[in-house]
Amino acid sequence: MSAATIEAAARVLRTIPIAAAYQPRAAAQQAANCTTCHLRDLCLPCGMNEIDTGRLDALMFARRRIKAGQILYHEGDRFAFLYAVRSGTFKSNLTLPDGREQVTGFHIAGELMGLDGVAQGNHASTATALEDTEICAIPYAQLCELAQGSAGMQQLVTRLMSRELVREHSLMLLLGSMNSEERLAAFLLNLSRRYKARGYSASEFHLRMSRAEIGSYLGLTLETVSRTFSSFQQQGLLEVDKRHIRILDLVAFTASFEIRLH
Amino acid sequence: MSAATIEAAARVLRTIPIAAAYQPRAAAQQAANCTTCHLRDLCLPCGMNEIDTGRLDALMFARRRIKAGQILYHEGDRFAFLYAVRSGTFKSNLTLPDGREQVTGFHIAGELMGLDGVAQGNHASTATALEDTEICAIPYAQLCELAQGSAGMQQLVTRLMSRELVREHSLMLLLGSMNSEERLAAFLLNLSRRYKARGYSASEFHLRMSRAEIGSYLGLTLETVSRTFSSFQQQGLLEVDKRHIRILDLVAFTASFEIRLH
DNA sequence: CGATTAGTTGACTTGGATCAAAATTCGTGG
DNA sequence: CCACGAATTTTGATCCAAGTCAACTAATCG
Repeated sequence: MSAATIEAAARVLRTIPIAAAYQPRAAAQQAANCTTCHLRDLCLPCGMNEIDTGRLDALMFARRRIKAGQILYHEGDRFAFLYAVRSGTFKSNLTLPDGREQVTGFHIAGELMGLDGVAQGNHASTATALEDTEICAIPYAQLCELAQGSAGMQQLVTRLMSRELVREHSLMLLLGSMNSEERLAAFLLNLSRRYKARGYSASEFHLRMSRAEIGSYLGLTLETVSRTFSSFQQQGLLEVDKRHIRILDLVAFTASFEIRLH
Repeated sequence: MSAATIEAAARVLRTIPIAAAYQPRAAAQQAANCTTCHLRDLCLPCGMNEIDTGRLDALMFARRRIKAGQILYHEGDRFAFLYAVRSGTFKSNLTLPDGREQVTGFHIAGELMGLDGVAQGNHASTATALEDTEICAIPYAQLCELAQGSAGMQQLVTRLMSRELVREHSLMLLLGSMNSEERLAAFLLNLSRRYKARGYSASEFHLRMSRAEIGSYLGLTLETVSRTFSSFQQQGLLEVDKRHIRILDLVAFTASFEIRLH
């Protein structure tokens, strides 16, 4: 098969209507397998026994590639799937009637998206890929059926949601009572911890989001984010080269912002 | 029985250790009954069929009175119960290491508290009564057992959590991208809607929380809250008498802040 | 290689914070 | 039931952190 043929095939795959891509037949071609997934200890099956994880495999989650800038689901879309990030980064955001946007979260490999859709049966936020990504689509109804048979499985979604609640609480604390330096530091330290848990460097990483997106998430303007980065650099805390960040002394940086916090 | 005797008995009841108050024996004395509760369409059994609601009754939720200023649970306390507010008002809050507080929510009759404890098995926030209150203590483990037998019941907690997620999203939007007038207006309109759903006036109500607590919740200082109330009054939008609030033209007030929003 | 987008930096403005003081309400013990 | 001290609320004066506006640079891409 020539390179041109592969390219053409890829193009066809990309243009499959969403509904079709979720059909068992299409899914079977590249179904996700939790048991062998390198993210299994971070993702949905985290803390689950082998039997339950095997049951998840039986659901044959469809895998899908979402290219940079594309939208996985819109606020208001019918909710039917939870999405697990396999690779890449997403943002979630809300829109006010007048057009103002608020980024409510960033999601990296092993994290779940879409839990806010359970309440009303419609997605409550919009999810956009910030780079080329791959996701698993988890059919929520089938997940609930599985939960009927297993107490461990049943607690799973509940616990994931509660974790999300705790995460949002801390973001409220950030938005409600921290200054700009604290906000940016908290953001970087949070990312650092998540990268570390995935085996990446905790002190050096590449941001996948723009200054404007960071600003929206932190309740700041993009100019303030940029200035705060510069200030951290001048204070000798960070090395900033565009979106490439290096925390010079992670221990000191953490300590400084965990204890001080004003 | 003399008044003094009653008073003495009440004092004894108040000093029963928490663990004892949760014993089935103690609970039986004043067990809650969802089927006949006037809050059943707002609270836990909302949307549930009669059979499932009956199953809830079988759990015999203990009822407890919490006096103004007392704490129902502390951040870090072992999580074992969800709490439904029967009457009165609670606040939830987080504390930063340096003592700064952030109020994360207010809870009135029919609302659930404690969902953020599911994630770690410990409460992630502190719940304090803002007036004399009454709650139902819902044993979480038993609720999960019930859920094993009923799909509807199983979805219940999940949906309640998701609703909470949506609520927190909108609070993030508020904290991240609204000015002080919009924040206070959004707060009042939200309270108004919740009172209305409970059969109270949507345009006239009594605030149970201080200016400082409102400020913490909205990410403002108490002085700014006070000034914004005064400003709304001067603009002819509200009548404010201490904690008693009257929205003069609810339709106009709603429209003005739903459309404008800046 | 222009044209668009992202990021930085500077100058200036401002909304809400801070500090301070007075007015009002509340709680408690005598 | 009253009085006194503590807590809450309002209002004014001042300040400053972050927003706004603007100019410029650097990277990205048809």
